[in-house]
Amino acid sequence: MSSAKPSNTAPGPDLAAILLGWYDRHARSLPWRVSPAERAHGVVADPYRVWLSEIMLQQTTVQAVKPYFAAFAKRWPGVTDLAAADTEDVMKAWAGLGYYSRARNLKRCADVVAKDHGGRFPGSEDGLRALPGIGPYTAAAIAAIAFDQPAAVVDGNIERVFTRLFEIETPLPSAKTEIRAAVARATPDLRPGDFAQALMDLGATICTPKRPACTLCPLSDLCQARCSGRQELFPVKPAKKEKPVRLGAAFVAERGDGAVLLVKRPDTGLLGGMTGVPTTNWTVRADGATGATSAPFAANWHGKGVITHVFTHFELRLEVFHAVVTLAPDHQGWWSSPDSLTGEALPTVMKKVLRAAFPALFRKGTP
DNA sequence: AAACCGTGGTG
DNA sequence: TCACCAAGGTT
Repeated sequence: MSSAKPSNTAPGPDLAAILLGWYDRHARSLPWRVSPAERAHGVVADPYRVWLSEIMLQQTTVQAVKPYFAAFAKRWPGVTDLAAADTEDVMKAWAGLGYYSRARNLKRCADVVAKDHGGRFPGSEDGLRALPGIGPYTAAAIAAIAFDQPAAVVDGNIERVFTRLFEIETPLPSAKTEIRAAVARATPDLRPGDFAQALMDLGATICTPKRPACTLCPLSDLCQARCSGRQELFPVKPAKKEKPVRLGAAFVAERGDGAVLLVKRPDTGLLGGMTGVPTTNWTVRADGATGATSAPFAANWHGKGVITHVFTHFELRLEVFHAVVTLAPDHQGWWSSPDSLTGEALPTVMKKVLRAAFPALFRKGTP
């Protein structure tokens, strides 16, 4: 154990050297990743796969991304394939992964790269940053991982690691500038992509939010918070706001042949561009606007219970109604057969609604 | 610049 | 159970 306190202004080459050594021994194998061993045999990163994975990984766990990445990479192997795809098919393939504006921006980005960049991603951080859906983190990550640029990559993991290393007391998000400067100083010119991925692996597996495994950490001797036993106090974050509850009703209309009436939601806003059943507005108070009387058309509606779904900034309680409709109502939307239902662009909350109406539907395991 | 935007895993 | 939170971006 070193007794000398590491300097805040000079992380030095030590940090990168130690971390890269650890990465060479402990790097996780991931479908979009080129391991140090593979690169030694001449394998290079595919910017398209790096980009696709980074968009999917925004605020999303590796485990959740894996099956979606496999499906996208198989169906659309290159950026020009994705540019040639229909947006509707992309939304259907993205259904269930969340943050659906990512899927629209993914498609828009592929279009721009195909049309304006000859099908090749820009190799600079600034060039990447100008593309739809690519912000500061993703631009730096792609530049470092796919183009070997010494960009300062800062995600939630790296914020946690660095606020602990240097006991940065400034609360997030104000601390971001300070963190970025420290990361820029620590980033090596050699293997910047591995350095970034090593930090993220470290944050995901060892320097975890709760109960970090400091005894296994290759940086423990350099870590100021570890030295003072205060590792779990970083990063400092503001208290979260309480989530309001919104109420509404959803209407599952079933035709005689079992088909279900679906509608497309507006392209912007919550679940933008995704598919669902007709619903009331989702309001904070029950003003009597909910219940079968608020149905989009008259039918023999039967209550099927209430489903709850928690979004990022509110909790939703939807009263589910079901009716068998004999005469096709004059209503926008389309009828989806039971077989085609699983292929629709249905977000999880809508699958919950349909499961409440048809208990056999969307059991665990169905995509 | 603060609010908005999904979902599933975890302790 | 439920509060927290994950490889953030857009407006």
